[in-house]
Amino acid sequence: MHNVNMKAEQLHQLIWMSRPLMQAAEGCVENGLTGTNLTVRMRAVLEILHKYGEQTVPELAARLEIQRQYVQIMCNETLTSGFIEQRPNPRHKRSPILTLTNQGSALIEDILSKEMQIMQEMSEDLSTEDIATALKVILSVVDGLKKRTGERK
Amino acid sequence: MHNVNMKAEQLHQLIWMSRPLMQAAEGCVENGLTGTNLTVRMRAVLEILHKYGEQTVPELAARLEIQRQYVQIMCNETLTSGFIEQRPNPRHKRSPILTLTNQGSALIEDILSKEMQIMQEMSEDLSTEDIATALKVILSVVDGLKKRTGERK
DNA sequence: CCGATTTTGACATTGCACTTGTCAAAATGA
DNA sequence: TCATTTTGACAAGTGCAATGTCAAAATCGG
Repeated sequence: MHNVNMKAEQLHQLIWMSRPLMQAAEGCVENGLTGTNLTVRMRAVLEILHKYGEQTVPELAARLEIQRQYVQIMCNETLTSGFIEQRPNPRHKRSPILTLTNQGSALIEDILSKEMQIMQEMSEDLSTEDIATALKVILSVVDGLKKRTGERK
Repeated sequence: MHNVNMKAEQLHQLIWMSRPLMQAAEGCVENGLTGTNLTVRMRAVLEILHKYGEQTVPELAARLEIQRQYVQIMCNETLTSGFIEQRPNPRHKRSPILTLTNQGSALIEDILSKEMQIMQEMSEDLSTEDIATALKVILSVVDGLKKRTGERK
């Protein structure tokens, strides 16, 4: 019983660290973005393109879970910066496939490798098991919270 | 070596779950706030007042790590709603101490207990140790990220 | 193949959650 | 006592979106 409350309270505390976590993460990432004319969100677009390969705006929007209209704006800006380019889409004439340019590819790889260096430094204090456990818990909590939104209470 | 990279990559993944986590958390909390005229941020003010006791606007701002001007606005709104009230501050004539009214106290206790119920449900899937580990990792990561912002890269 | 529905890009408007800047009164500290 | 800091109030601006609408194009059901 006491145990149950302790778990709940620690979970509560963990969940409310999400904002500081996010702010710290975005602040740190933003640091590595100075001089690139990229925002954190645009960097995320490049990362997805790098990780999952070329795709359309609506696909990107679905993966980022934000409105396609806003992703469209970000992508158009990134297009003018020359980090991504359009390729005709055989499956849809009006919706070109976006793909990284050589310049964009080099940029995102550079950004990611610098970020990974920081990750390695930070992971020195932590065990492999603890990191895996933390990730598992967070995934479970996000899932649980999403399921519990829109119903109950 | 391979181990090191795995750690770094899992940490990267964990960090980028912070946005979904926060959104899920705020969405869920917002659900429990319907009908109260409170925003998630105003709820946070009540929570701090409940947890740490009465204090001034600048103190609240410091704890929330947002600008005092915005906290002021939120508090003024919460004042008109009757959930908090001002008490003369012996240490500072211009800066009254904010304290929960009975109504505000009852409200935040009700909100927190409902949230705790959700926490308990979610914690059923997770062990006490895993939750504690996750919290420890997150605190360490927030700390590490903050330290690494503003320098390097 | 055809008509209805859906998808998509483009554009406009709006809202929220803040930040930044400024001022004057009051408080504090040297 | 006088310079500096703190505070509340107010004004303006910013970044990250959501929302709504339109027309062209694509897809789907029959």
